[in-house]
Amino acid sequence: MTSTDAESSASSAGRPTRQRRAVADALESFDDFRSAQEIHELLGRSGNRVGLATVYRTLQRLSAAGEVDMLRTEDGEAIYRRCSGTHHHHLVCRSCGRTVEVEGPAVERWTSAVASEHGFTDVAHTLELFGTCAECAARA
Amino acid sequence: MTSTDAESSASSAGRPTRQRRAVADALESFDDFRSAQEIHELLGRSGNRVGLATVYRTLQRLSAAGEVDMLRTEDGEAIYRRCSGTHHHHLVCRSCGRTVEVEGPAVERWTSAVASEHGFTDVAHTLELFGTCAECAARA
DNA sequence: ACGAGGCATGACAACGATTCTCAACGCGAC
DNA sequence: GTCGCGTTGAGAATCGTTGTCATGCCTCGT
Repeated sequence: MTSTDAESSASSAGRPTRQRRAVADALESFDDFRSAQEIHELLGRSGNRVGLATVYRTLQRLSAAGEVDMLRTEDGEAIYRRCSGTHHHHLVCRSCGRTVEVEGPAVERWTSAVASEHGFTDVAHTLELFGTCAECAARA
Repeated sequence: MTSTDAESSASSAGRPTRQRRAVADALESFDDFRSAQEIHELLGRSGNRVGLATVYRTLQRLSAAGEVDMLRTEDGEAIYRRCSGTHHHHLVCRSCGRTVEVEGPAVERWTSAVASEHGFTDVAHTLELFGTCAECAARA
């Protein structure tokens, strides 16, 4: 395949292997969050057999590199999604699961401000919104 | 019964038992977030032997009743803390566990605004900040 | 007070997600 | 080609959490 030079920027991403490419491709094939196990199964079904441990390792690597979003479900399971690049949060309908990406520069600023105000550094934050979307509200 | 009628309000909290009281007391003895296992060990050391499963069950019950805050660490472990009643969020040191309660009226407003903007109603949100407190940063 | 019915408990097994282990493998360099 | 080292994979190990089920303790009716 005629590759772009985008791959040369993978220098910090370690060695480009079939498995890593497969995981990256899989991440392109869906828009919602999936668990490592789901991605592993997805790969298996598409003929790209990749070890589960490798899927975990690759997702961790991508997550650490900021190339994928990783968050946790309410029961603690880690789920992943390709990263749109911009920092955002999610507004999820608790009834139908519909998800809307939202951005809140004000919130980002607030978190940094609050954190430094209390002497905290290296701050990360999780912010998820759960509600009932218009359709579900109308149906109820 | 010669007890106060405060207990009669426990009708929705199930049967008041030694174990549940012990867990509730334990929750009063610290200000930061602790895992179920830590609370279980704490109880054991103080002479109040309570089964681990019971600790989990009791914490779940209290959490569902809104009497304790439950959140998850970055590695997915559930941690608990008695709830102050007012709406607030947490700034947690990922190294020593120190917790600061923070309020963000601006954030609350932002969440409502974003939610209604997308037609969502009955919106709840989770927002937690994880960072390294000044002391831990200095020690590192 | 007494006994019955049922929720609660506890010891331990089971479970599921994630991480570890380590020998085999493959990619790039020389 | 072949050497070296990062990478992989299969399964075991780990760890938090939940399920099982026999026994225990409240609460209520009598």
